[in-house]
Amino acid sequence: MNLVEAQDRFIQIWGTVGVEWGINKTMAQVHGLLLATAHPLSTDDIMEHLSISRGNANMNVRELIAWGLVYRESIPGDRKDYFIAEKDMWEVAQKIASERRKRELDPMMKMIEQLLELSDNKSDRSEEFQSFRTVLTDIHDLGEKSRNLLDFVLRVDRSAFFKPFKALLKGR
Amino acid sequence: MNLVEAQDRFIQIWGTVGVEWGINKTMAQVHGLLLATAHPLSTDDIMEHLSISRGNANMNVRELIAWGLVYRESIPGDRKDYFIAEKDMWEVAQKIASERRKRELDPMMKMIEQLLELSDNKSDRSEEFQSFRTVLTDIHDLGEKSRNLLDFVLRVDRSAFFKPFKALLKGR
DNA sequence: TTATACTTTCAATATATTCTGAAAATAAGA
DNA sequence: TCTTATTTTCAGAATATATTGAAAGTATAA
Repeated sequence: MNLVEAQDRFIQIWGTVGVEWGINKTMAQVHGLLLATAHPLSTDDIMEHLSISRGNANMNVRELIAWGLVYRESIPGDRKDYFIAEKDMWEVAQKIASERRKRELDPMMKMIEQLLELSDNKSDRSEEFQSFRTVLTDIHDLGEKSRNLLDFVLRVDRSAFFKPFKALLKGR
Repeated sequence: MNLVEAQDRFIQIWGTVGVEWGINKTMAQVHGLLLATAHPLSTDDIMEHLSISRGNANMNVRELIAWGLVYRESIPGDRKDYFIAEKDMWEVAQKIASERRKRELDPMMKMIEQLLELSDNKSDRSEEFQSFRTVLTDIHDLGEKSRNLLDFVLRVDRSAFFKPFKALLKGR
């Protein structure tokens, strides 16, 4: 299997993985293409390789930049913008994890906290009410634990993360 | 805020969270309704509460059962099936995590492994090729590390998980 | 400042996903 | 067995999401 075949296959895999993770397929494919390519690519390169329109390419590249997964580069003497992916996969994982935390976990925690306050109805002692409150507090506790775990993992540096697992746990 | 208001609000929150996690909104809302309700509910109860059709209710309840998040219950002398959610949130988190691992992470790892074998082209020493291989192996290593971490967390029992975080790490 | 190269936006369109509801299948009692 | 209650399926309809492409916007250099 030559380079181009392998790259194309990787782009397909990355697109599928992205969809499973709730990410737009084209955005994941653009990311895959840039990950698989060592040198910077222009919007036209992306359009051509993935057979997508200019608007689509532009939108997804900018979204990837917003996630911190892709950088804009300019080549002297060339008006075009070029794009290159962050290749350090530990950096990539950190960025995805902290972005999702910020966009998904944190707002959920805030809403659950708000709901816990608003539903703090001292006069309702029914089992139904108690059961519901327990679910809410358990979700909240679990969310808190997940955030702690995430913080811990994100604070570990790359080299420690790629050491054997036991060392990772001890090396806090 | 009374029980019903708080429950409805929770159902909305859970639906939104679900969508962010790549889960169908209605499925998440059905899950939210069952989590918020202490007693078993019938398909008709779900249809009425969420204003959805029978087919939709049936489909999503069965999907939740497939995930192990909801159980089917029968009430003696009643032909209808009733449904009740797993309320132990630690159990819920474990089930979601291992199901997603099985459906998303494991197949991705398999595909990357396959691609690493197929693209093991000894004669291509280009930088382009080396860079691509490095990305592939880094993704693979990171996936392996994530699986190890997940295994570790899933092996910890509920009581240990809800202890302070340092104890969680030591208490393996 | 003007022409040109390139980027961004967004209304219209295409595609994908979800939902409905009635028919078919299944299960339970008479 | 037959009748009736309930669950399941699935084609068509509705909704939501993604994509196109051309026009508007922006930046560069002559």
